[in-house]
Parts: sequence; C-alpha cells; structure tokens
Amino acid sequence: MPELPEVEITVRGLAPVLEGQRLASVVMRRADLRYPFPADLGQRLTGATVTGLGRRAKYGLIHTDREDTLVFHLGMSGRWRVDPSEADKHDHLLIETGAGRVAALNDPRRFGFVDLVRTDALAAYPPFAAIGPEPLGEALSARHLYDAFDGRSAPVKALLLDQRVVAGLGNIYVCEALHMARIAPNRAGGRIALPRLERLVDAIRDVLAAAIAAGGSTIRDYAQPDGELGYFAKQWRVYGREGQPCGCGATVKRRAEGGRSTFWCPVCQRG
DNA sequence: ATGTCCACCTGCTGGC
DNA sequence: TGCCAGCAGGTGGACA
Repeated sequence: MPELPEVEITVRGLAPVLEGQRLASVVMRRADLRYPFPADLGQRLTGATVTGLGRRAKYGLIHTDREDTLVFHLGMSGRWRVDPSEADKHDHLLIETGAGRVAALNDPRRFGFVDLVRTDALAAYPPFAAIGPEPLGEALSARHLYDAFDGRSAPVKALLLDQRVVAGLGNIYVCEALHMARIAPNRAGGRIALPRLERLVDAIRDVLAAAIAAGGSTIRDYAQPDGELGYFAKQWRVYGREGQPCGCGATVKRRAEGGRSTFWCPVCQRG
C-alpha cells in the first residue's frame, strides 16, 4: 500500500492522537512482524511522552522525550487504526495514551516492521543511511537524477523504485509520474536528457502532492488512521487501468516483470 | 557493481 | 459450493 503519500497521511492522522501524550501502555500481540519487535520496546515506550511525529521516505517516525524514536514501516499491507471499534486479528502492536486513545498497528501480510532508535542517531540508522533525497524537498533536482542515472542501463522505472535514488516512490507513483512526464518505463535511465528529467522531477512532485491532498490511494486494506478512505486512486491515469483508455485515447498497457506490474500508455510514453 | 528474480505472508478475486 | 492460480502498495538477499 503505502508509498510516501500514504505514510505521510498516516503520520498526519496519528499526530493529533499521539502528540504531547504520555504512553500509558504498549502491547505487542506477537513477537515479530518482518523482524522481531525490540525486546525492550514496552519498557522503553511506556511512560514516555510523544514529542512529535515525522516521516523519512516510507518510514514513519514517532519521537519521544526519552530520546528514542519509534520507527515504523508499513510494508505492503500495514496501517494504523485509531480507536478501533473492534479488535482485529492483525492488530499486532497497540499503543494507548494517557487520554485513553488507542493506535493499533495492523498488518495482515507482516512485511512491515517497527524499531526503536536513538533520536540523535537516526541519520546513521542503517536503513536510512543510503536513502536518497526527499522528493518534496529542494534536494531532488533533475541534475541529481541525471547524476544518479549516469551510465545506468536499467529501466528508469527500476531506478526510480530504488530508494537510494529518490526516497519514497513505489510502484503506483512511479507509473503515474512516468506517464505524466511522458517517459517510457523501460527507457534506460542513462539515456534520458536533462530537460526530460526536469519534466520527471515536476511530475514526481505533482503526483505526490496531489495524492497527499486526496488522502492517499486506497486499495484493499489501506485507509487513513481515522478510517477515511484515500481517494487518489480515482485520479490514476495508468496504474491499475490495463485495457482502459489513456487520456489520449490509446489503450493503457500492462507488463509483468519480476512479479511486479508496470502500467503505461504506449502512445504518450514513447521514448 | 549492476541488473534480475524470488521469497517473505495473507487475503481477495476470477475461472473452472 | 469448492479449489486453485494469480495478483497485490516493499524490501533485501541470491544469483549471473
């Protein structure tokens, strides 16, 4: 589910529930997700006060006054449910605040994980160390992509999915951004001229901003923490639209490679 | 180093 | 109705 916009929406949804609140209880309903929960997660979080929330790439950050940050990744099917009306068997981690609010980390496929990291050492946290620039900030530029793509023969789509090149993009938004920029997904990254990369950077920023504004893309199990759906799926131009018309009238195509699907318009995205 | 495929896990859908 | 194949937002390890 969750690419940058969905994680951003998740963090924004958790903030009013957790920020400034003392954590009254932390319950792990199983020992692990993709990785084991930190053994001392409960002790280190219980009684701590949440000082703020943040996001890096597709990782959510819950900072506490004990100089620990809870880092979470939602994998493919993770989401946080706020004040769930009934329990679900995939609620794996439950956090209750002193005010009696509950945040439940729900993840049927368990590809997500949580970790506890010293806040002052976040930059050196191994998963963050090599992550590329945030696409919504100044650090992402056409020049950055040009340098990152230099000499690479891999399809531009694969390069954009590499979190070391740009942070936070996944299969949906890469397909959408490439369509907006009119670049063929299988084009070798190293053979795209700078002006087209300018277009690509604009497209990445535009599609992510629009998705955040719409509350993310709801597919299957994704929802915002308050249960509201994300409506960006209605704005997909190519993703999930195999056989349907592109805005130009041509038919959207799909190709599966390495277990993932790429959607594109063969007319709009020629080169 | 680079590119490609696969496993990890559960749930849902569509075809027979 | 049941069963089975195929598919799904991510990541990282194993290959050639």
